[in-house]
Amino acid sequence: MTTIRDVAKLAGVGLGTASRAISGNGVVSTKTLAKVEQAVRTLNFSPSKVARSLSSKTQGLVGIYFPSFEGTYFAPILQAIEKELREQDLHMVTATNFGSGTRRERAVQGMRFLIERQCDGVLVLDTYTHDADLKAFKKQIPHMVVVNRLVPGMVADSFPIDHDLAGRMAAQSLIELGHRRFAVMHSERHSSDVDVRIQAFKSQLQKNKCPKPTEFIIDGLLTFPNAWKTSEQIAQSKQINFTALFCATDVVAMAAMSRMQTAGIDIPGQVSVLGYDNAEMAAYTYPSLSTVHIPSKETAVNACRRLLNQTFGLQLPVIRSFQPAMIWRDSVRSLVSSK
Amino acid sequence: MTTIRDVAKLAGVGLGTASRAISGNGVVSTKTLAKVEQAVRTLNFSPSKVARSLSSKTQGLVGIYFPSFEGTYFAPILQAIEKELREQDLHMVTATNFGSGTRRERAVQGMRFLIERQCDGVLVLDTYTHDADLKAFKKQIPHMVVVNRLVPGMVADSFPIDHDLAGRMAAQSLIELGHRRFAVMHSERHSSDVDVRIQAFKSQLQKNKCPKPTEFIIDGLLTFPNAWKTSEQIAQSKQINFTALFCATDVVAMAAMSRMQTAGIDIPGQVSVLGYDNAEMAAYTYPSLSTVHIPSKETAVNACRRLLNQTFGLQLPVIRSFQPAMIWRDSVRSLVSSK
DNA sequence: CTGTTAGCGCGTTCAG
DNA sequence: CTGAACGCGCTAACAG
Repeated sequence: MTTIRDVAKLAGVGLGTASRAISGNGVVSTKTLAKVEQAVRTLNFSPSKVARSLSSKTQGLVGIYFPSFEGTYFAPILQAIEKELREQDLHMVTATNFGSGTRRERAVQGMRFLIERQCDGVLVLDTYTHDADLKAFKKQIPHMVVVNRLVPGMVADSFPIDHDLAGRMAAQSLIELGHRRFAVMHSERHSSDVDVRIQAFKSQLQKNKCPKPTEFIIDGLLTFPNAWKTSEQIAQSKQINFTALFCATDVVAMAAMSRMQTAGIDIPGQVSVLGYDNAEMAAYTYPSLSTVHIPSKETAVNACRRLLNQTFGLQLPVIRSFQPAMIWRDSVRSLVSSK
Repeated sequence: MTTIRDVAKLAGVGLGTASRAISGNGVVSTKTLAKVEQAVRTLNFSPSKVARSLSSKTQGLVGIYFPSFEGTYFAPILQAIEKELREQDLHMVTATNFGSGTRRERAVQGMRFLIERQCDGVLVLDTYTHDADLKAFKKQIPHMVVVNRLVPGMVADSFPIDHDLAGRMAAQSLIELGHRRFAVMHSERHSSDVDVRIQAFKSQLQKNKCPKPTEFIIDGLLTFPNAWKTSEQIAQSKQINFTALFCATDVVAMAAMSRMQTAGIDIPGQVSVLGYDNAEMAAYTYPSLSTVHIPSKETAVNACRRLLNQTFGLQLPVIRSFQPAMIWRDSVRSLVSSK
């Protein structure tokens, strides 16, 4: 191992000078700077991040908690965050939701793992932990921001997503296309943001005096297999008394489409299907999936920027408000004659 | 910040004793151990990972290089690795392929990022870097293993996947179902493992005296949009002179199916489609996608175990050989009457 | 502008 | 079995 001491010796300067020259903190004359740089190059010196961390009390490390790498939801977000961090020469440590106990307990374990790693800041993408958990963590971590929820007492560090608006938009748009009889597929055991969008959807229906939607409730998480299984109910039903099915996520929508089509149900001929999230893949199903675009990536990236600003004193611009948007593709048909 | 010094003081023991009690290295009498533990608890003490790293020369950090979080390929692998590491109380730092320059250059940048972080070990999932690059890195990193390629001079640390076998299996299986006229869709600019499977597929065709397959070549990476675009060639062709299309990945297969179906082509009635990888989603397209299962996750996990054994002196079992397997679903039809 | 000194918090010698 | 001293590699504060 070659240390900064070696560099100083070779360059014929003091240790402090070498340190200043290399770290860039403090002033050094152009001449000595050149000497040090020369020595660094010949020794192929690279300063120890660990020693630097110990002394400077900062690791350049941000922790990210999220449920899972799998599925279509978190990957794009992680990719964007990774890029954001690399640009600042920072890195991240991840923790996902596994282990033993309830989902909340596992989330808490994940957070603890991050805390033990002594991250400079933590970004939380989670709906399982309770507000109280988060507030408790807040005390143990220098900085923390939360995506996709609004934590009381942490509003400046919260980056919620407006699922209420998105859910209402979904219903309203479908109604404007002439649909009146609906079904929804979701889970009451996935997460609260799912409940919000579904409630919003239903209340918008009610506001328009539509009959109550048929509900297909998935028992557990919104995974492909679970959604597939629940879709059997549609596939096997004698007759379908709705023209549009609103699914809590694109994953659910894809599984439902696949299952219904396997049973010979025509989409969108017999049933229009609307997804939610706008996963990349949704454009490449057959028929291509109409969906509600949720600005998850933008929200997460800006939360990340806020975190970096707080934690490392940066001045990155942060935007807090993004709108959902309807994405029309082929899985939804219009029941009104085009004008 | 509460240090081990505080613990020692509170417990009324020497600093060294406290250290031994807490780290578990060295012997301490049961009595003093209890005293120290008590102090740790009341102070809610947690030793500084950084200081520990500086002194012990090990961070408990493994670096993972892979092209991207996105797509269907790496997420399950990462999830499995994350689990593996958490079980050993280790964590990971990731680097993906972005930045400027060629893909190889960006990969090198990613690897450098990992090296600068002074990981104890690095796991490489990459086909862009050259063997020489990897060998150069090897000298700068304590330990390194490579997945999905066989690097000369690093065979013990290489965990290749047998794409040749998988490609031949794919062809042979399709032939046994009565197919004789084929098409393949792939890219010559994606990565070498893609070339291998396609070559193997074609050579197996030749071995069976099948006519040369029609080739649809994607210009660039094997992404949904690129595959979709290339599939236009099939969608717009007057007549289709093949009964089965072999796609280099499931992503390609999904996009191709979607595009062809949009053009009114019946799958598998007119064209059978075979994917490659066995992504989770492949079971939830319509029709569900037949594919070649590639044991990527198992291979990566075992490479990871090898790395942990080497780096941290563990004794995890590591298996080196996994077989690909055909997964039959609904996108391929048999042309032979069932016996 | 530069060199020297003193920590950062922990592990690991050594005597005792 | 225990306690005091030293060192990991670097940054920061202080004189010069």
